[in-house]
Amino acid sequence: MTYSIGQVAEKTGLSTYTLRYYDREGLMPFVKRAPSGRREFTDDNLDFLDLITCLKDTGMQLSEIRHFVELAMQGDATLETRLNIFKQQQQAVRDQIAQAKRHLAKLDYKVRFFTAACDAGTEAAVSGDCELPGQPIVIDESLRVKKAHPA
Amino acid sequence: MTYSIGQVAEKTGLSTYTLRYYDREGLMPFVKRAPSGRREFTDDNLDFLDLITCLKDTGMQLSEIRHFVELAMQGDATLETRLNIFKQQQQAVRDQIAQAKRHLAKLDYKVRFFTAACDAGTEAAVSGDCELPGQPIVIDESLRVKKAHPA
DNA sequence: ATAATAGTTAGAGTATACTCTAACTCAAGC
DNA sequence: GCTTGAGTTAGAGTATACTCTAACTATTAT
Repeated sequence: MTYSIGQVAEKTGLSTYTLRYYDREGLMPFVKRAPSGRREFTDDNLDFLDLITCLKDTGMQLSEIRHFVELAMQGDATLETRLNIFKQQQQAVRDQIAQAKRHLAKLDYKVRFFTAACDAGTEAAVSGDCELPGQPIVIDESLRVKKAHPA
Repeated sequence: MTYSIGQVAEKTGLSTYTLRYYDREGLMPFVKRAPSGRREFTDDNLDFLDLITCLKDTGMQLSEIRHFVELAMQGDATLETRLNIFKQQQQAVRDQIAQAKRHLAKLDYKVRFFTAACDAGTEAAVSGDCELPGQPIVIDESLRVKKAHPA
């Protein structure tokens, strides 16, 4: 069973433009062609494309992915190199998650701060301009410009 | 106490080019100038720049950040809008973390798979072409091309 | 057989975010 | 006072990843 480029576009969410672009950039040398020249994607090809998408989404550049694909095409001689690439990317994603969590803590703080500010009607009444996410948020009632808890 | 653009570049890791570019793009209308025309960054400015960096690093485009900055310059009238922006971005980051974790699971599987393949000396000996991250990895000893555990 | 649909290529165009150059000005140290 | 280093602007150039157009061909449905 094989898939046309349009079917692959539907399955993956990538546009046919993008799929052809990836092919031109050497990211899919494994995709075979029908005698007419049309691409015929196999299930294995889709799995590999899924891996390519994983690498791209985790920040690897297309040029690096092409390099990885070239190594994969060379077979078992490049097993260690590919293992090391995966280890590197694994660490990169761990770092990305750690940073995203720090960013999330900051955003959590901002949501708490602006919730209080909306409640008070003004930023001026809310304590803690400071960016420490753990900071408790306090409203200075004397600066409130909006009736408290207008239930 | 104020900082020159060069000092801010050092502190933040952004280049002076980038800082001036951000200014031109309307991301820092709050930065005051000396009579000579030089930018003078305050500590508050640095805090705001840090927030801009947080939004940018979590995937917000410069055009959206400019919009946010414009709202911030308008004061308390835009409190709710800004709260909603933070809530949206908060959810976006949660989604990003969830996706990164799925990608990490796939990479973890790849590391296990290629560790086994390196051990066996060939991909062919390793079970599970499939991409299920939970899949146990097994080496078919009859296909091994490398002596087992050459301690 | 023919029309509609979906594929092909080469190459141009776009979006985003920088990154650098040129020409100039300002501030500080000798 | 003059050099050095760092700042200023406008505008050009670059990198990356698409995204689309044009001209053409192949497949499918009627």
